[in-house]
Amino acid sequence: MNALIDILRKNGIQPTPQRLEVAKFVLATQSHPTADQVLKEVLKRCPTVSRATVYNTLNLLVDKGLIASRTLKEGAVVFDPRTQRHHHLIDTETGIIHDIPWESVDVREPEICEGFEVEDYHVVLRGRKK
Amino acid sequence: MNALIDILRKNGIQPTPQRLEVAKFVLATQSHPTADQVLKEVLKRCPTVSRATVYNTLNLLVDKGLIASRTLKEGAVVFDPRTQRHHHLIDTETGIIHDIPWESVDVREPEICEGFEVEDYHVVLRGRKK
DNA sequence: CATGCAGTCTAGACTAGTTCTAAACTGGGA
DNA sequence: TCCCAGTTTAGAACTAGTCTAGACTGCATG
Ligand SMILES: [Mn+2]
Ligand SMILES: [Mn+2]
Ligand SMILES: [Zn+2]
Ligand SMILES: [Zn+2]
Repeated sequence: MNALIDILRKNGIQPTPQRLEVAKFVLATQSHPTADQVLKEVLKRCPTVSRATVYNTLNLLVDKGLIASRTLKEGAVVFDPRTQRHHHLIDTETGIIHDIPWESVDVREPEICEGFEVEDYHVVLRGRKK
Repeated sequence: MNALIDILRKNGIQPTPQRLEVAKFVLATQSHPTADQVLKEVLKRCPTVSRATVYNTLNLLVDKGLIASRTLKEGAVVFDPRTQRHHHLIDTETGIIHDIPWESVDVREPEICEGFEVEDYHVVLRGRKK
């Protein structure tokens, strides 16, 4: 927990109890939760936290680069503590979003997109459990 | 216009004036419009069309496979008349979504995602005009 | 021509994700 | 103790999208 306080302080985020609960959950999760899922989780330990604070904290963590927000799901942004480059596989049955290591997929020469300078790219896969 | 009527009929869609206006625009567009952008466009030629009809028609066209709906933009689904496989490049300055031909990006061995059978994939690139 | 009917269209209500607002709270300095 | 900047809160507001209930359309039948 003190390590978490240090992380927030180092990134210019004043560590309040509410922010610590949000960060503790979203930085450790293995899934890609929506803001609402983060709220539900944080409410278990901090029953008075407001939706606005959860949104504010998530956006703050995104702005500081501690998490990423991704548009992989229809209807709601999802948050992702893995900010290193990786791909995503969406289970077409459950909707669960899985992380795929960067090296698992080999993308060649994506820079050749006429007239554009490519800054970033990632692969979105769809599939189901074998 | 008669060709359009035939396309709708062949796909089991009764061609009404409202549906024809929606289809005429969305099947011919070079962009990736949101439902609201389609509504604004159709209102120019069919000033009494309702939002419900535009949504219903777009969903009908998606269900019949004539267009695709894509989650590439935060906050709203976009529609795409190009249903063949291709990639997308999002201009980070303007937000405009460009189509990238399938052959322009070479993705190798994406099937190797442990435990999953990959049904489909595409690359999402971000960049800006050179 | 009159009636009926299935399918369609419309306005507006409703839901859900997200942001905004304004007031209350908090916790270190003067 | 008082102040003040920063934070939190409840709820309003906004927006994308769906749903509902009634009106409309146009063909089929008597
Ligand atoms: Mn933001
Ligand atoms: Mn749909
Ligand atoms: Zn991820
Ligand atoms: Zn496209």
